[in-house]
Amino acid sequence: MRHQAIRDDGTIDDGVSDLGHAVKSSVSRLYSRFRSERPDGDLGDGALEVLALLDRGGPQTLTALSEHHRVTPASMSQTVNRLASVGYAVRARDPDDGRRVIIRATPMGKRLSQAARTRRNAWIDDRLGELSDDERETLAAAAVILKRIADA
Amino acid sequence: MRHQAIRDDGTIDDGVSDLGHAVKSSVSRLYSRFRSERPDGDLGDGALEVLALLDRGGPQTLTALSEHHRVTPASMSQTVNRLASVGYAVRARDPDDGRRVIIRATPMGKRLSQAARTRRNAWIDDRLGELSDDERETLAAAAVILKRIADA
DNA sequence: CAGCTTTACTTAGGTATACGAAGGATTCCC
DNA sequence: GGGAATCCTTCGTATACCTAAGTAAAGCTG
Repeated sequence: MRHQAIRDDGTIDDGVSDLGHAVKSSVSRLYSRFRSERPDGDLGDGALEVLALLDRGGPQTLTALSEHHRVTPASMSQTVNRLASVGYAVRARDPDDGRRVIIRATPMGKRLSQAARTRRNAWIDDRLGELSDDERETLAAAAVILKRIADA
Repeated sequence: MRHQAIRDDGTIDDGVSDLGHAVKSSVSRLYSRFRSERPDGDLGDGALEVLALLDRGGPQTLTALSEHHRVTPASMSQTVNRLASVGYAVRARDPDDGRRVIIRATPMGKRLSQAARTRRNAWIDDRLGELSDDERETLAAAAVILKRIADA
């Protein structure tokens, strides 16, 4: 007879394909927590991430942004619309290729992005501060692996 | 002079608050990857998770589902509407307490949930299969910690 | 260089989640 | 019996994604 147990989330742990579920479920859960712990502001998480990328990675085309963010160009166009409508980003046609649009963060957008970063990481920083050194090391190592998987 | 380096994502690694950023960024990134690798179907990830919970955890009240899933009852009601509208779940009043509604997966809903599980985890399972045993152990340990943080 | 194809982006419309506010129904508790 | 609390639903709104269809610029081909 096989060992079985009911997990917290009600699923059956039968020892098979368990790590995949554990990783996916903890990542999804933590992500939704990030969203709900977001300090308020007029921009959502997605828009802020794009703004941060524009601030730190420099002006970029819409396609570059959409690929980095793994969404369709149509979706990114909407996100840029939101940023542009409140003056945090501006569009400009690429002089070398008239089909392209270069998106750039405005000074105001950059200020917001930088101010938001600390606030945005405050929640997770607090949680990490409560862990042991060993646990933090585990997470540091895991973050590297997860990132590699995500970017593969 | 302080050591500085430009990270992959264009941010500056100044050695301060770095783990928070690393964790947040890898989790967000992986989550967006989950989204983009999602096998298509008529139900979203959230609805499928609820269905899985109903299948494996048995019939439950709306409030129980919403708490488990950490959303408001209003949101969960909508998700249940979706499941019910395509015949994967049914509502029934609790005979012991007329305010309560018991939600139950239909046989069709159970079949779908079971069939969907393998597909839903296929992508991450494949990625995990490419790792070393050590790396998998690190992720297993990290998943526990991340889950604890998420549920705190 | 005219015309077709490809690339880059936008717009329109729709889906999937989320939330808060407001309200109906039911039960609980004096 | 009646007010308060609980459970759920609906409504309006917002974010964030999608597909399909369109415009405009650039590249290729004969």
